[in-house]
Amino acid sequence: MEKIRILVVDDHPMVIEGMKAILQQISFVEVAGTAGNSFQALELAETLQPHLIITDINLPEVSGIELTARIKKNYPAMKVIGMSTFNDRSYISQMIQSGADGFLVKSASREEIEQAIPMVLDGQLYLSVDVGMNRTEKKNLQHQPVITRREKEILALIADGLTNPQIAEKLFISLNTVDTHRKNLLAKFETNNSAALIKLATRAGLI
Amino acid sequence: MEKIRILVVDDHPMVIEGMKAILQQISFVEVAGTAGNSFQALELAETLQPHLIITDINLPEVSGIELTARIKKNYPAMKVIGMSTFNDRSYISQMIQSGADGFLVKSASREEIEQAIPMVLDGQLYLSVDVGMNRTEKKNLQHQPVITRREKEILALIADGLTNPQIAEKLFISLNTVDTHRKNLLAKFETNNSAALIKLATRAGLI
DNA sequence: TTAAAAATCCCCCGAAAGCGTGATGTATTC
DNA sequence: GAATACATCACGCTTTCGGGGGATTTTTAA
Repeated sequence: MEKIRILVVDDHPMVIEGMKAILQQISFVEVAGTAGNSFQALELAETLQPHLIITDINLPEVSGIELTARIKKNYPAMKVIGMSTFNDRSYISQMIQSGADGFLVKSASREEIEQAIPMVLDGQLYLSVDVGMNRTEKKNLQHQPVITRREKEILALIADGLTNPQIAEKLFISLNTVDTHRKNLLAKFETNNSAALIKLATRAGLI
Repeated sequence: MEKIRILVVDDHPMVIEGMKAILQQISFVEVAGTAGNSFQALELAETLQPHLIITDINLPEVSGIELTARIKKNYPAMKVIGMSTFNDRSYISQMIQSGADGFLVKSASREEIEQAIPMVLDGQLYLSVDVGMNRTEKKNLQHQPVITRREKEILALIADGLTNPQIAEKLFISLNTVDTHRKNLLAKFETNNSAALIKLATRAGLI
């Protein structure tokens, strides 16, 4: 069986080396290449066509979140696992929003990484054990709707207590448009009023 | 000037001893007594009438949160500082809800404790530096409204997306009553719609 | 036992939210 | 050049919310 080809992205050489060392201990994977920034990563993704990309979230200039979004747009089949020193929920949420398939803390063990890779390749969402979420929470993350920029903007204004007319005035758009966006938000979160919407969105780290 | 008399409450003897040792290094305070549980603490609060109580949050049987609430009810002038290993926001919020005047992580230094005591005695809210909140957040905590049990219950249902009629049915009470509670919540949080209410309440750790 | 706090209930009314359905312009991507 | 996703706008209709009152009954604490 073909080995899983992985591209590792991180701006710290030490992390790259560490990850390489760990991956080399896993029989069914192969480090296809490494990159120190998002531009390099995008190039290598093109030329190497790896099965999986493991990338730091905090990259200079173009963040790992942005990188993930671009990767997913260009190569939807390619899997992406985000990595960070902190298990910050909002980071995780943002990664999921961008289409990431998993999240690892940098302190993750070889065993954990070995477990994460097949899961992600299989289409499941992997979250580092350190993240400390129960299954329900993880499921919620998986079913977390992806919202557009405009929707996010309006979501924040709703959370601030603005009414539709007020939002319309503030954004120089029609009341009807605001209403449509609000409706789309309610539909995406499968709720039927703003109170529940704000609760879910807050929990998802979107506010 | 009279020394500040302090009652220390914790179920771990080691913590008691450690806190005592630290407090003894501070010139303007005096350890009036120590307690290993809430019952003992309440008795000593009565007999010793300390100016300040420093209590663990995680006490067996009756928690530090509950203890704080009772102390504040019986002796509103007595100050209470909560203590915990973790700087968990929801714990802090609950302590504030119960009327606590400050919060310390157990890893707090002598300097920090020395700073916290006069502040709290002065009527200010002290939060351990480790809590990592900016001033705005701390202010919000101070102005966090205290809500009743019933209000909290209804708040949760609103956050779940239930409408007033649905809540009324669920709790076997009149629609008007639910409406009144909702209005009181809106008034307490100084908002004018449920979306903002849920945002603030979530941020306050009430949901 | 008595006063205060919490929970309960009631009504009116206008504004906002929520639901359905459809349509157009415009980037961006394939 | 076609398809897709996004943002924009429209309208009618029903329900719910939010603001303004006021009132009574439990519970709880002093």
